[in-house]
Amino acid sequence: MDEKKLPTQEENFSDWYNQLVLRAELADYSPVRGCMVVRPYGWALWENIQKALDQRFKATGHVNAAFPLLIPQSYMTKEKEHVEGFAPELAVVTHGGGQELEEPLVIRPTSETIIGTMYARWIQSYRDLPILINQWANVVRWEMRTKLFLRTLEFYWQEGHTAHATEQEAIEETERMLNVYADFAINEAAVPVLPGQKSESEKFAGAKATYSIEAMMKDTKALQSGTSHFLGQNFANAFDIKFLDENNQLQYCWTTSFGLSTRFIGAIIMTHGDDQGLILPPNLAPYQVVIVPIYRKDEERAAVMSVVNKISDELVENGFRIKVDDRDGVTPGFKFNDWELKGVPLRIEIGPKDVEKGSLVLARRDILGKAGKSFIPMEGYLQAVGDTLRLIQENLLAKATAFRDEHIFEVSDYETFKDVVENKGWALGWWYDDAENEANIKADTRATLRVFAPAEGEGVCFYSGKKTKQRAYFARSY
RNA sequence: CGGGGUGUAGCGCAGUUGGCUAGCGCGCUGCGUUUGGGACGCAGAGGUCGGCGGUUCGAAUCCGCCCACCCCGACCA
Repeated sequence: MDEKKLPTQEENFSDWYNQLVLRAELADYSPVRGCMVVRPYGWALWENIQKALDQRFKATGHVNAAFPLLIPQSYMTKEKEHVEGFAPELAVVTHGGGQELEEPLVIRPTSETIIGTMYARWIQSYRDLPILINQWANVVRWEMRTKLFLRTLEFYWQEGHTAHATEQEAIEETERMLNVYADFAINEAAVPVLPGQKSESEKFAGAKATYSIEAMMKDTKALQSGTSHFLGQNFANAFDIKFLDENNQLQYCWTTSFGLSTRFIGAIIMTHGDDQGLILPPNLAPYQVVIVPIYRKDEERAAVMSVVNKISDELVENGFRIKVDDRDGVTPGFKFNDWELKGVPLRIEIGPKDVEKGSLVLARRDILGKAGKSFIPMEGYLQAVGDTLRLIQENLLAKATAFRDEHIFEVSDYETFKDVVENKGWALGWWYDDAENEANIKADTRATLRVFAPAEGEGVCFYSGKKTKQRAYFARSY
């Protein structure tokens, strides 16, 4: 047993994941079961995710606000499906200030109810619409089984909540935000997600329709990585969110909500990571470049560090996120492995030979060993760093997309389907929508309908043999 | 909630047929030599053995109860 090495993905994917999260210092277990501490390195990654998303939210007209953590219990019961869906996983506060509360308060599992209540107060006229608010928050859902980032009792996310005058507008918003998520996932995280609609049984409690982006992890399991809900008038009815239209008619609003959580960090880890550790997409990596100085004697150290300092200053000035690893007492070899574990996309090595020759070494995280190293002259290195980071970003997306496509199989009969979802990856096939059949398949194979797929024409359902116009992806999931 | 497992130094573990001063590896501190793919030597620091109770001359070790965490299944972002 070599303690320096991670378990390989091949021998134990779950163990690989758990150890990697801890050893890369993304997160740690908390004293409370099922909760996690997000460590600075993990939080820095989350902050970059936040920036990329927030920018997109602002660009689509949303504004940020903050709603309270505590929600009167009675609010949760106002929407029938919502309460049924969330009741089992609520944390409830019964005491405050040493006294039992008259009405227990639930810790928000999501904020439709409290925000709906406020919207009812704020919206009177069609002139108040649409209202497009997002909040960055933590929520609590009392889950049975937890796993760092993927499912914890408390997690961090953003939840967008919008209210519209017409059904059409709300549907457009739902689709718009699904596309925002897909764009973010693909272009920032290099996670090639498939966006689509969820089945009836997989949809959000209280929604008319739920859409999600589905990502394939390296063990071929699916991960729901972001969701967008069309809530119809369900919450408007339950919370009395009404407005007067142009014709002085009182109408209920149409609302939506959408969320993406720290779970997405899990998606990044399991989409790109390898046996050496994390591989972070340059667009989101806390450090895009790590500089490792190499020297033996004090004279060498001085010469090397003056070059290191110069280029680190220049890189910062040019907007790169960098780290100089000037730790004493650990060897360069150790540092290489350490930053590979942490997934820094690009490493610059500078030693006495480089100083002498006026060159430096670039080492790509996505191509290990000698193959990923290049020796480049000092002049023009800024260009090379930028270019290489772009190449890495592209390569990560290309590799992940190829992996995903290699593990999706078209199926037309149930035997093949079972073989695919149990041994090979995702199944794609014609599907006659039927909740009972869906449940049977789940009981039989543990695979669930991830999302409906684009479909043209008509085909025969792989399970029921019925004619259908719908196609769907099925897979085992997290 | 069902099944399985584990609690001994920061981490990973040994010790568990009761026995004397509780040990090993990694990590940590100091000094020196090292440094282009996970360095080495010397000297150190660090423990209510998960908790409570019981048996005993004596408990990490035996018994009882409790607690916590991890893994696998039913629910979920």
